Amino acid sequence: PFAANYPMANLDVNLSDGGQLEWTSSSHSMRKKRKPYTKAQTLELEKEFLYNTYVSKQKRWELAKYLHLTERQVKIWFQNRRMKDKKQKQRTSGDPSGMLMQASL
Amino acid sequence: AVMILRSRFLDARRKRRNFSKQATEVLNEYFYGHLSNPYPSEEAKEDLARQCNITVSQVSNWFGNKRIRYKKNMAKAQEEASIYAAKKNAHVTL
DNA sequence: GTCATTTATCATGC
DNA sequence: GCATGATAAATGAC
Repeated sequence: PFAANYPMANLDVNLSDGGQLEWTSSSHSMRKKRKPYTKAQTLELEKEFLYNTYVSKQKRWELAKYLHLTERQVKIWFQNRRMKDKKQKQRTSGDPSGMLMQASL
Repeated sequence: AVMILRSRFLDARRKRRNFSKQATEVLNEYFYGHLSNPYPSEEAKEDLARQCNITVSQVSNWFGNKRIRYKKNMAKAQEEASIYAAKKNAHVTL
């Protein structure tokens, strides 16, 4: 699944002046800037994640209100958190201590 | 619940080590060799990971960082592009 | 919902 | 002091 329909994917090479590169950028203008959450916010989200890796609509609303986040942000946080969990478990399974560092330097 | 607090200490994450020169070479050759579409398939990622002796996640991280930083600083990137382009052409010529 | 990304930020290497 | 690899928000395809 390597798609050519990602924003930065239409990156075109324009060899005019000894390798000038140009952008036929196609889309999005206003993407929300990434803003790190506070420790307090992350802590509460983590606590809730211990109970449920999936959050109900009701709980999502409560968390959003309490943490001054949007419901969308809460939803996405749990999605990303589940992905993080999965990645960590995959890594731990093949390497218990996490000390597999082969030096090929 | 306790482990969250020590997240800034023995956090298992960011223990960064630079890749080997050879690994970076392989990755750059692929990147500039596929500059029109620098999105390696899963198979290609596994292949690169094996060649570079790193994980596929690390390959994904490298390409993610490379793409964004490439377009953020094209001036310098062009030099690199020229280098690897020349390298590629040299191969074909021979 | 998952998941490959983009982007900014973080943490480290040198 | 920036370069570089990894992670944290945010988007979009499917």
